[in-house]
Amino acid sequence: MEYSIVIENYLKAIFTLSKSDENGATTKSIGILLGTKPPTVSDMLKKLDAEKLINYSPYKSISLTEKGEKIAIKIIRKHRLWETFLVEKLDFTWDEVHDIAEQLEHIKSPKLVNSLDKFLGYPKFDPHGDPIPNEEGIFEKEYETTLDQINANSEVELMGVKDHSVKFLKYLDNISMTPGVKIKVLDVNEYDKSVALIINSKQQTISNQVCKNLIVKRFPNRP
Amino acid sequence: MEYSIVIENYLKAIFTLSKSDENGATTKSIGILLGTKPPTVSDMLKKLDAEKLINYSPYKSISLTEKGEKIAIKIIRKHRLWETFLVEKLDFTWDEVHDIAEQLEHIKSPKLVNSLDKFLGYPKFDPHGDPIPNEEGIFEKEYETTLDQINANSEVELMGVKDHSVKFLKYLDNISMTPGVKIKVLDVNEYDKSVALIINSKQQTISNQVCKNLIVKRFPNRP
DNA sequence: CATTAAAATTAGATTAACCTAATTTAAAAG
DNA sequence: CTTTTAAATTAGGTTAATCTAATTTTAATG
Repeated sequence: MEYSIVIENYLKAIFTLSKSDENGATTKSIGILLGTKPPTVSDMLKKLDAEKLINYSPYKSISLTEKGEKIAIKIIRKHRLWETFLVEKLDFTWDEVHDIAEQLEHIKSPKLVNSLDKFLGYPKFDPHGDPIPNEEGIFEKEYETTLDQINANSEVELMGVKDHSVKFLKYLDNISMTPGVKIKVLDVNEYDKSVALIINSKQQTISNQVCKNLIVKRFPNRP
Repeated sequence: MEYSIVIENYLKAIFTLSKSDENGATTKSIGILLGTKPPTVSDMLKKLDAEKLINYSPYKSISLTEKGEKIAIKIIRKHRLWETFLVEKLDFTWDEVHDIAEQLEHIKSPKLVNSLDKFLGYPKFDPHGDPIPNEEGIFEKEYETTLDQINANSEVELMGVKDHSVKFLKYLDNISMTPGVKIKVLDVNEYDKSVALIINSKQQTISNQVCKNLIVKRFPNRP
């Protein structure tokens, strides 16, 4: 079955919110993510339920069915592969690719996704450090270490981010926090958990909130 | 201004029909090309006229304004660049790419088109031999020689096709008529203008209708 | 446990893109 | 130059996705 771009976006939103938001997907949170009003979301939820894409009854919680999740993961796979393509092959920066990938993720052609995957060398992570599911929908690695979990006097490498907003990515660019950069953690403030660190021999301090959104790998052990 | 995918398709259809169809774009021909009924086309023509994308008044002829043509050419540029990408980089065959390019041509991002163009090495022709307009909308070469214009005892190289239907492309594949192949024209039948020729040391005869749809270059002078 | 506030849903309307059936116009044929 | 036919348009209706305003339900608070 082929679904509309709008339906695909709802499924992706519900998937994302179920994984990341503490309250899970709600009529309100879906609306905020997709830029639509609650009544619109309500209507669509009934439709998705009728298509057996979500488990839902009015005023109850929302979750994807297996069928719905499969589709959501396919969209995410396409999104992340296209982002990788844009950065690796067309020299885009990681804050430019999201909006374009939002469009490209809806291109329908099973052969295209897999050809692209092959062309890119079957990448496991996208430029933001998010894992790319394989053709069967399996995420090889799901959880990542974030910078707030790192102790003082360690060295890490920046692998990706959890907040993908342009605002955040621009801020990172400003402080030379770019993918792959080496970070030396000097000190963790006991009061507000802000972190003093060195990037490119320059010392800086960043807040705990920022640290929570930075996916890092302990250096130098690469997989 | 940003236009809907539907509007973009109408502009592309009108552009194509104005160039190729002897009657130019008509309500009927647009409908056939886009798979919509005449009343739908009529409605849309009024809308396109209101947006100053076409010159139109009821029952009169249809043509693109400069504004409309600019958009149509942008879509065609994207379509042909994506087709080139699919064939050159992802190893698609030329009969597989059209439907996917039909989707990709509507991706909105000025930077993406030009990055793709650069990545592909600024190609002048797509895999079907159609010219790719540059960023300014200029087609470097507009007209091509077709095989029906070639005399007996000449050698040519297949550059592209005028009929892009899957049926035709599959037929070509069957007779080893693939892009870049060398064709030796042996004889032109005076009665029905069918052509006897050799491809890969194998002799075959093809009809005049087929010849008219084969874009060739006199061999061996490459540009 | 009654009340209130927040969230979700229902009701009713709008827009873009489509349709069929009926009508009008232009072009072709006599 | 009238008649016929084909093409195009108008009229009226449908569907998907959206909205605002009103209502209902759940959850939180006193």
